[in-house]
Amino acid sequence: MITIKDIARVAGVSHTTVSRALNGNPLIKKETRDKIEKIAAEMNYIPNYSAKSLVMKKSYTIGLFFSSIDQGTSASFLVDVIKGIHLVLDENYSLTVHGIDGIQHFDAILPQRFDGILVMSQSDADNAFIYHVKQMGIPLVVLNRHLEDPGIMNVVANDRAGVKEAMDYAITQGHRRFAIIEGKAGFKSSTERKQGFMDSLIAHRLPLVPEYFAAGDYGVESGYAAMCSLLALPEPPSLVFCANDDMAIGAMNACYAKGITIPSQLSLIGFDDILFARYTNPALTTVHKPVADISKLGTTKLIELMQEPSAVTGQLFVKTAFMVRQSVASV
Amino acid sequence: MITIKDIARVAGVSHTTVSRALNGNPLIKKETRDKIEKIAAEMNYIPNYSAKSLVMKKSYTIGLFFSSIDQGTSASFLVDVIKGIHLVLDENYSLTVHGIDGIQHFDAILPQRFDGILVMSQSDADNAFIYHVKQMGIPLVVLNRHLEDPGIMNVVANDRAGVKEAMDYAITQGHRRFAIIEGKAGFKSSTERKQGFMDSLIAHRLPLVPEYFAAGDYGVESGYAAMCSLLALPEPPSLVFCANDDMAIGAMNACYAKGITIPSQLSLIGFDDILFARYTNPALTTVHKPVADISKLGTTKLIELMQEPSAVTGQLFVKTAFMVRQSVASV
DNA sequence: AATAAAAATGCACACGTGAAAAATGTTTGT
DNA sequence: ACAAACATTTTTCACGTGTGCATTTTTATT
Repeated sequence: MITIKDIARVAGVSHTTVSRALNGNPLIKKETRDKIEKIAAEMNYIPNYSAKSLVMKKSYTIGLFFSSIDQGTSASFLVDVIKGIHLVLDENYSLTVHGIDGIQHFDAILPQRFDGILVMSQSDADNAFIYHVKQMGIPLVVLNRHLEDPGIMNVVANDRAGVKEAMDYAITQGHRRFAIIEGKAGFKSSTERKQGFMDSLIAHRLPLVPEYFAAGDYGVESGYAAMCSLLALPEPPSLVFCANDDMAIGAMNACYAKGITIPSQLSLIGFDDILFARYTNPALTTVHKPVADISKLGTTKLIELMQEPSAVTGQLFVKTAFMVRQSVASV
Repeated sequence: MITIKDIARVAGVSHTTVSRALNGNPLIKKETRDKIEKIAAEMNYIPNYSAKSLVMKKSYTIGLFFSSIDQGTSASFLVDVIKGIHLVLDENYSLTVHGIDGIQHFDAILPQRFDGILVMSQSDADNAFIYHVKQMGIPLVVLNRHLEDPGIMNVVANDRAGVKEAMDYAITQGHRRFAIIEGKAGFKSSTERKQGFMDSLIAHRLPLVPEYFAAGDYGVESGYAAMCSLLALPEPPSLVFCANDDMAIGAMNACYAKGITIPSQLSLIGFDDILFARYTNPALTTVHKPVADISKLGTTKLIELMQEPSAVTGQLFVKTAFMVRQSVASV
């Protein structure tokens, strides 16, 4: 492996000069710099990041930590997240990936090890981890899950506006009786999506019918159960908004079991736009959660925080996209 | 941050002794070692891996590279892969994750940067990368895709046996007219799965009907198209094996469109057991690809290769699991 | 008790890099 | 012509760790 000292010998200068030339230090004369850069390229020089890390007290590593409650939604998004990050991340940083639940002791989460940390969070069980990171003073961005703390940089989708957009569309399609299968109680995202649902109804002066609010927990089974109870009502809704696609799939199965045809007898809207939303029968109309955008913006912000630790933090919202497919009929 | 020199000062020994004690060097007297270990624990010492890397010429990093043709299957498996790896991987190694297609130039793929590399391969387009890694002399294990080269450690599922098991089951359920929708031409996995299909038919002395071999390319659309052509036959099959779940989903949609009910009018078997196989309508009977097991075994082998670069390489097969759900009827 | 052998520890250096301080060369001002 | 200011480069050291070899301490043998 060749080092700056090797280059120095060939160029007839000291290794310090080489170091400066290669790092864009203005102290070096232009022609010297050019000569050194040429030699470095010819000799195929690649810096030793261990040595760099040691002296610069930087790790050139950023960590991505994801929570995976069960095999839940975050799983299928992970590839998009990683791709999004790599699009933005400087070439000479490397990205290490960990499951939060796989961490034995937080002791190894040190500023020395990570120049920055991204948390792709699903659950408030991640808070212990998040506050450990914050307390260690490691630049931190939390993705995907809405946090209350204004001291932590937080990038999330604008769920509320996204749901409202979808509902507004449903109303233009002639629907009037709307039900919702809600997300897990206590999750910020559940509240936000429910709010978007209500925003639209209220804006259109439609009634909020208590029987049309069904509980769910983001699991497929809960969508199935909730749909069964909705269908058992004397006057069932004409459209059901499910707070995520998993529950929408459960709800679809319930309809299938009861002999209800979608969308002719009942319309359905989901949230997330998971990979298989387009392959359900019929294809699911849903609100796309912009995972790649969230990751890119989050990474950008993380880089800012790394350069300027006192940069302002707070919530940042990314727009959702409404995906019209086949599960909503016009009536 | 505290260093071995700090510990040395407190313990009243040289930093050399501390280094040896903490690394299990037998030159150190037991009581000295105990004392040093105690002090190190009390002072909350954590080794500086940059310095370690520099002097040991190791990176303490292993790289996971995955190919993602489109948003394909590998995507949803990634979490399982990462978890599988972490189960086996030593705590003081970190795992960096990259998309192969995101690599600009192979120059940065150096022994200096990676102590070992795992490739989660989907396509033979990865070969250029794989051979670069091999040529650099970096310990390497290729997962998921069957390679011919005996010089490369390769861990894959035993697709052929897995498909045969599924087909044997279908035969016990009374089926006699079997069709297959094949995988992408030229892929080793396509051939293997087709072989398993034929193995079973031949073992049971059932005829191989040329019209029942339909071409596919692992994409959802190709499953749809293939199923349409099968349904158009004068005597359609009673069961269709799809070389992966994506195509099975496409095939299901085709049946739905033609008014064919699964499984009463036609049975279906898939391969992979993707996350949503259990949420199709009806739930898809399929062959589970043991991604976590492949990852664990692959990582174990990689560690062996890292310790003993001359260790024997070759193919290693992991057993699949047959998942009986609702898409196969007994006739 | 003397001496050899063995066990335990310390010294000095190396790894590749970057930075402060020092040295050298170059230009400008009077 | 000489000093002062400036531009460029080199010298020296530091970062935290591991290792060959020298040195000291302990143990065993006579």
